[in-house]
Amino acid sequence: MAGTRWLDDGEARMWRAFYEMRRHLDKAIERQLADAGLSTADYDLLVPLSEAPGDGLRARDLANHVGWDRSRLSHQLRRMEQRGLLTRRECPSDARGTLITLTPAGRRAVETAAPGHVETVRRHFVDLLSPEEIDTLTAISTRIRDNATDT
Amino acid sequence: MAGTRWLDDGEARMWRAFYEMRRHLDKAIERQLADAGLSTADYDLLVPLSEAPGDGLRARDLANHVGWDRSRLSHQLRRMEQRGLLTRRECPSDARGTLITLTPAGRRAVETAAPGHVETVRRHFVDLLSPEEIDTLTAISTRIRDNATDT
DNA sequence: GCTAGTTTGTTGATACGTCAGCAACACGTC
DNA sequence: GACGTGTTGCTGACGTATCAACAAACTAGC
Repeated sequence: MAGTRWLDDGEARMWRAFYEMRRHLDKAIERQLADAGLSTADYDLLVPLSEAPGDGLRARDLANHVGWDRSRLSHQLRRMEQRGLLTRRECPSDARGTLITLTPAGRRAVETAAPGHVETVRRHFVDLLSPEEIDTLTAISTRIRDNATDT
Repeated sequence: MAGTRWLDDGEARMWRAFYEMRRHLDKAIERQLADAGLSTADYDLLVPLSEAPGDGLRARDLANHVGWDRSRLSHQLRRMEQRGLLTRRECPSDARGTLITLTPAGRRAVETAAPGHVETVRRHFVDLLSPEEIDTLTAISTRIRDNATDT
């Protein structure tokens, strides 16, 4: 406890800017998706479902894909099912499983929201970066993400 | 709508890695603070309050500092007051205002949590970056954050 | 085929964030 | 000093996230 290595000025400035940047970016994306009648949680689920082949995805696989726990996913799926965006039915190969499939309305919702979403990501993020910065940020992000396996 | 500029492979890889990185980083920080009995929302408020001189801060200034709206702040303050981390009293200079002050327990809570928090930020983020990367990330973050003034 | 342990998905309780609306106050103008 | 306008903070309602507990179905080992 005695020897805490506090952040120096440059590190602290970076951490603070990074923290605030995330907040602004989230806000911008949430606002845009809200205009399309979706939350980020909705969109996070709709995208992998829209890209899945044929029968949709098992809840388990969807959970792994977006990194949620089963409980959160279950609640969110129930609400989205009630809104008519997707359907749940029994999984034929494993009776414990649930197969999630987009309804036509669900597919329409993603496809309607997607262009505006990409545009927002561009205007508030990607288009503000040089090619070198994109490379650096890819390297940084994957390194930090993959580091989380320990502790 | 017809001419949506979708993300190319490199951009998409970066955006996805960045998105996932944030989730992992948040988890790590939340877990550590939870061990100290605090949420990130608690900590976000406790830090500026602990650095404020004398009488504490007005709710308005605290809201500006962390970038929250008044409602969220009010709810959070009520909960933290009930837990004995801070007190609210009338602002002498402006009868509309509320003055927020840390209790000794509140101050103890930050000071206990801070070393572990910094250590977590280091292990999962700062210490994984080279000096050049820190500079790049500072530049990127401030640029993106300040861009949010429009739209 | 039986048992023990694991995986999968659901539920209810609780805490949190957001929104719309409200009441009290400040401050300028007339 | 009354009026209009903007500010400040609080509240109730609603949607969402997290946690613990549960039931059903699978799997491995015997």
